[in-house]
Amino acid sequence: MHINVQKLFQSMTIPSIYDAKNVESKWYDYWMSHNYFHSVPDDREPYTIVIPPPNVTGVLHMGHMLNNTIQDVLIRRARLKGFNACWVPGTDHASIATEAKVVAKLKAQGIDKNELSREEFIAHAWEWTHEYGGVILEQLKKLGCSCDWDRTKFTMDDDMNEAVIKVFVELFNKGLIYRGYRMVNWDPVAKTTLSDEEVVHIECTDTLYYVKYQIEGENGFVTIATTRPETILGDTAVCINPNDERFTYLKGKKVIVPICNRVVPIIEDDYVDIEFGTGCLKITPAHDVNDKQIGDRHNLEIIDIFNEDATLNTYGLHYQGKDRVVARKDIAKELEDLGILVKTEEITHKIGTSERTKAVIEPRLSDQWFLKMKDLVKPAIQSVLVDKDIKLFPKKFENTYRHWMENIRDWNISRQLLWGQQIPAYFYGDGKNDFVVAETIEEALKLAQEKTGDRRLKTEDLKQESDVVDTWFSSWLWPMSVFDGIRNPENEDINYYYPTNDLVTAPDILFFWVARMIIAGYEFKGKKPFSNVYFTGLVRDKQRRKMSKSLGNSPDALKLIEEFGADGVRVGLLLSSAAGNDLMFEEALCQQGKGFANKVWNAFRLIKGWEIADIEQPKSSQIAIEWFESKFQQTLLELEDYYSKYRLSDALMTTYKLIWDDFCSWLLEMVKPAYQQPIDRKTYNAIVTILEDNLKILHPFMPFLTEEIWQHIATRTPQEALIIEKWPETKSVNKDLISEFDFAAEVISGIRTIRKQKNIAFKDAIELHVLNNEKTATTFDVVISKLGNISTLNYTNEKVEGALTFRVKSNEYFVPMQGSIDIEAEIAKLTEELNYTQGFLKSVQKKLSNELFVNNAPDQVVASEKKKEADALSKIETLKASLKSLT
RNA sequence: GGGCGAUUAGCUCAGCUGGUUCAGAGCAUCUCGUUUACACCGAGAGGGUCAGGGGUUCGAAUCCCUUAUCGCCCACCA
Repeated sequence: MHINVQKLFQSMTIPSIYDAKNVESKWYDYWMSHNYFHSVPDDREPYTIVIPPPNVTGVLHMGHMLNNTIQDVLIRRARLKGFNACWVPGTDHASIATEAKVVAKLKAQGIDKNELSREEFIAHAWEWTHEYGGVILEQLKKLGCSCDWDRTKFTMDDDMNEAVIKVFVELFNKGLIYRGYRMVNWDPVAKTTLSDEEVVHIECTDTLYYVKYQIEGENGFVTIATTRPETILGDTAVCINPNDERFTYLKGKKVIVPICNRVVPIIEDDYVDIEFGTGCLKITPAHDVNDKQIGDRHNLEIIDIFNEDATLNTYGLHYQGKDRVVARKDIAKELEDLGILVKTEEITHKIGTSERTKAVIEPRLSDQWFLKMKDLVKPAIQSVLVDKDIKLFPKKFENTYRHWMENIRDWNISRQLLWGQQIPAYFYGDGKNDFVVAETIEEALKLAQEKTGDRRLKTEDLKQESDVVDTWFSSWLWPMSVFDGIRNPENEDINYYYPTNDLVTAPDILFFWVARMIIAGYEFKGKKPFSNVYFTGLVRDKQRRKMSKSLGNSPDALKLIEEFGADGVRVGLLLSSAAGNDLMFEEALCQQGKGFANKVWNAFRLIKGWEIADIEQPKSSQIAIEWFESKFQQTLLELEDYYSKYRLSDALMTTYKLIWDDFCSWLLEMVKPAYQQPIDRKTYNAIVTILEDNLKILHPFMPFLTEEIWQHIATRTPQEALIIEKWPETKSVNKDLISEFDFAAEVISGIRTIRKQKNIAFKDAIELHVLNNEKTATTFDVVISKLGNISTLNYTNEKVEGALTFRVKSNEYFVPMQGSIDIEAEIAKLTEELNYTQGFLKSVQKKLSNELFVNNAPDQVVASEKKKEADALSKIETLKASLKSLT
């Protein structure tokens, strides 16, 4: 009675349903208040991760959840393994994205960006950043991320800006940054240039217009094909292939460009594809990269017909002010009216669009700042592809990396935006080269005075370049700049934490970010920025669609945490993500994670509910614990292997099975005392230790649940919190014990099957007789007796009549039954097994009688085949004998 | 147009340099179960010519060729 009251009491205080919600905020606060996430250099070996900084304007989506769960798993495990773990969080100013949002917000307030001064706009942008900037980081806390929040950085912090400027000046002085008039990618929506990487080519169908151009001084025409009739107004030549015999007669002639009636030459260039279109190409050097190249070769005039928002300028004549797309249709109409539109065709081709604004990119000539990449790239190629100093996971990305690196072009780093680091170039005159580059305006003045020899120049005479640098020109310094390693190259932090260990990111920013960080690391620090890069997959929905805001198929991250607990969501995400593969996200997996949390919780409740007594330890408990300890050690080795390959999904599944199957289903059942009986102290202590070890290896995946149970097990001081515990020690594995257990488990399973078939309740004990052909170890007999509820376990030399039988390997087991044994069924069962074994034997013997096999196969393989043969032979004998006894 | 990768149970995926991990795991399905932690549970079961075809080999999910389908990356063909 006393025990019952106690149990009732306990079941009231420790509910059978694990309550994630209250537990999670409690422990996060606890961890924060005890500064466990904070790292300072010390004697330990560091383990460092820098977060891929999410956009300040962003909110947590499934990609972030996956990414940051993985980082947290790695960092928590490193912490348990005794490393000085440091995970640096932060956000990216994301110039285009943020500027677009600020512009939109201002517009909604009736404010036009162009009416604002630079300073005013930037003040608005900061206001925005402060209002929304912290959101995503707060969300990461809900996920359980153990970032060193004291180190939180933003790519536009003062020190980060200074690093960017310093690096810019340095590269300029080395001659690696230059200003050039080039054909660049123009985003007419964001009204800025973009790097080649920011242009996404998408396939679309367009109309190909065939247009006749009159030959000057003749009645004849040449027909060209174009998808962009509006650019006719910028045509400065028509081009043919010199080897195209159809057009020999055109050589040296001129044509009249329709609508604007400009007379332009017919030129010859090998570039023209004789097969495509009409074989005649109109040349618009201002609006096409190829045309520009051809134009350069032939000294053609360049006529830019667009304004910066891709509406037509004065060259557009009566189309001036119209958008290029509108003008295209209108011009096509005019050409048709003029009777010179021969025909139109549908074609599918790829067009460049802006990664951010989705606008169709306009090739445009302008003065921009470029970074020479050819030489910078060399150490980055060597390191990843030759020395393997940095490893990419999965390895297949090495190919992609190689291709990009080897075909690298100069990086357009200037953006016509306000939100970002303003380029430190100062113009003192109107000439193209009338500028100097310096970290401060004072230095710039000095340089300008030296350059011009004009001592009267004042700072007011200097005008700073209005462009800012590409966002990625700040993030490529991230692993260094977060430790102030650019401004103070020898400070304690950078020397201790750099190079960082692992980088976890998505493959779509391999070029934008990862490759460039590697380049920067070698250029500015002479060292790699990290040792391993783990590329996660994309999070997709069940229909394999990429999860995105626009599709509305991305679940609300915080709602998921609310519903399944952060631990549940973490498990759900990791269960579905094999390293590097895309993952199909399903809520059901979070449910599985939540269920697992509850399972572990209840295992803890069971143990906590036991009454301890100073009684003798049962043999079965002793052996069960020995077995589990070996099993645990084996698992520890597997985990080590999986972690080293970033196979976190496998690491989690291995842990999951160890805890659910081996710990809960087997070990706890094996040591569980009889109803209302106490447990012996020795077993209890061992089980608690085992539970603690399980919590340690589970902690990286489910930090909240494990800390909660850990703190329930005993009263712990802050120095004893699970988060900073020691990873279990590695000891030797007793493989024999594990295989003996596996055998015993099969026996138990056989007993359960018979019980089930014959409807024998577990509480009714049965006898088990063993015909021990296998000469198996009897270590686990006590366990078999307990889990099978066996009254007598008896070894025998002969078959037992009137019993149900089963076999494990060549051992025969008999469960005597009063009452009817279905002889027919037994015979059928035995016959089937006999047939199968005979067939198996035949195939083995066939192999062994093949001389080529015996001669060529390794001895080990032949020996194993012979063993199979012997086993099969003996099994057939026992089966035959059994059959005989029945008939 | 170039390159890379994939195709294994209903679903998501493991399966290293060919043979004792060789056809596996989790989920889902089905059957049975009110045993004193947990029904967010337990015990069991079914389910695959390893995409198709060819080759190498004593032996192929694994290596080679080929076809098909699907992804991804890169590229200036109007």
